[in-house]
Amino acid sequence: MGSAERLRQITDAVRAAGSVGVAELAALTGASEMTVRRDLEALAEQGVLERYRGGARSLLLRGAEPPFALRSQEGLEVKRRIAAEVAGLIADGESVVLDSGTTCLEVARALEHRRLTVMPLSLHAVNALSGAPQVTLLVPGGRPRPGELALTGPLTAASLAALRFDTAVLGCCGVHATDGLTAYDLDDAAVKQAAIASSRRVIAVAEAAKFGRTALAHVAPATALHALVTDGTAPDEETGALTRAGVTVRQV
Amino acid sequence: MGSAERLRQITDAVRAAGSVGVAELAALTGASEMTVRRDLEALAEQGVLERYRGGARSLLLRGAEPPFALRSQEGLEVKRRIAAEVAGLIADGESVVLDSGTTCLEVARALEHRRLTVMPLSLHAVNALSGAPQVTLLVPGGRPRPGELALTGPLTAASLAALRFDTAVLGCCGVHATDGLTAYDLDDAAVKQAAIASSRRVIAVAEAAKFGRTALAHVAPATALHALVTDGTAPDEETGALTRAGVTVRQV
DNA sequence: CATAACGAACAAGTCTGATGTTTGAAAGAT
DNA sequence: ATCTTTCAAACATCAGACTTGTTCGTTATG
Repeated sequence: MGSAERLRQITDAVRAAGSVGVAELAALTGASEMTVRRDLEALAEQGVLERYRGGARSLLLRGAEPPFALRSQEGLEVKRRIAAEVAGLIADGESVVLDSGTTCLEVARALEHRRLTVMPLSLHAVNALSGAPQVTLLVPGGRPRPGELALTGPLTAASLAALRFDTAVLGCCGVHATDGLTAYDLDDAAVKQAAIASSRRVIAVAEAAKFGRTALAHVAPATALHALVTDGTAPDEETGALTRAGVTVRQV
Repeated sequence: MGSAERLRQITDAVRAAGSVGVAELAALTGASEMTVRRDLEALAEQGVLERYRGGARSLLLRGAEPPFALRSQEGLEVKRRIAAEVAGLIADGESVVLDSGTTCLEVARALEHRRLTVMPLSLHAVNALSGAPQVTLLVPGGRPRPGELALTGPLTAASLAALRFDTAVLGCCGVHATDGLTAYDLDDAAVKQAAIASSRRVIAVAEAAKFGRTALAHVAPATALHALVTDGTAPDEETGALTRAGVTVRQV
């Protein structure tokens, strides 16, 4: 679809300038004003921006993460490579708790034809696996956050506390040698902690951009990780520090 | 899609005869053999039948219910009317636990734009409501049954036990004045019981065909129901008996 | 009141998914 | 072993859905 590229252009332009007029966006994208209006309406529903008469202004705070629908398309190739590597680290028959986030969604897709027990922490991954006959799927309780569909809250905590897993696959918003794993959302962080507490082995996934970044909510120190899978462009000093902390770092 | 009708024809023919050849089915439906093969493949994946070279044999035991994908298309209009009536019985702001099944899925769709707290017991309904900004969605834990995607098991029981609802909307496989509400699946029945136990008010939905029928698993006596919504073709002696048992019966 | 922006409705173009046909391979029968 | 039937992949075709652009009446704003 050619519309994805246009949506990205509009999102970027609005985020960069704060607010942009419809005519301007039409000129930028080469599409008609009507199409731009429809796009703006769609983005407004996703919570990316706010319409006003004549244009739109960004709702994304600096540092806040863009909505799921956008992130899930970005760097798909890298995420797939990481996901394939993670799938290789998991043995048939294992029980796995799978974190929310776009990278973990790709991991779910990579596990679709494997004989495993999987509890995903996001409804996106649940849906990706609900048609897989080989996978024993467990759904945690909880309240799905809009868009993200990540499950959080006391029901999620209770579901995790009731079970023990061989492996936890965690996504994150930031990885740092001294600050460890961090997340944007406090509730999310609590769920990740519960997942770690219920698992014998912890594998983290993180594209290179996450390295050295620190988000609001602390999840766990780097030493809590057993392995971390990232792409080849991750900075050497960060991966080195993690290796020295006892984490098996895999770059694909 | 016009394929639904053909799938139904094939399912019926195979179920009636036990096993049917591909050529026969092609003649029956008027479609090419290739199309029949593709349909058989799809139905085999749904667990309706089993392929063998030259044809297919039924896997549906007499009395067992057909797969979700088929049931969800049958009698849609009736289900929608029943669902609209149920939606009318629920007040804004209520907390509702919503059973699995195709009729309850229509209820979920009818509640999409209402301001409510809803915990659906099937992933189909969860997905129907996950984009609804007005609805506070709660997901119960559990193991989704393939196809049906109804959540069952200890995690589901625990999720229900932890909460109290204003209203439970229950589907069923059979309603009978003396046998009460019954279900095909034992685990399902246990979940329905837990839903009843956690709710102040119980509304049952049942198309006319469910009346007087009794399935394997007992859920609750008719006296446990506060209201029952059905369509106009339900037999008078059954609805009368329920009314005498203290159930408010609504026919739409 | 005038102007610009909006959105509903329609038309044209595009894309996707379903269906049928062909054909080479595989399974089963003779 | 050979022949026949069935299968499934590949390609062609078609219909319907979706996207986009245009027009035009309506609405908001100065």
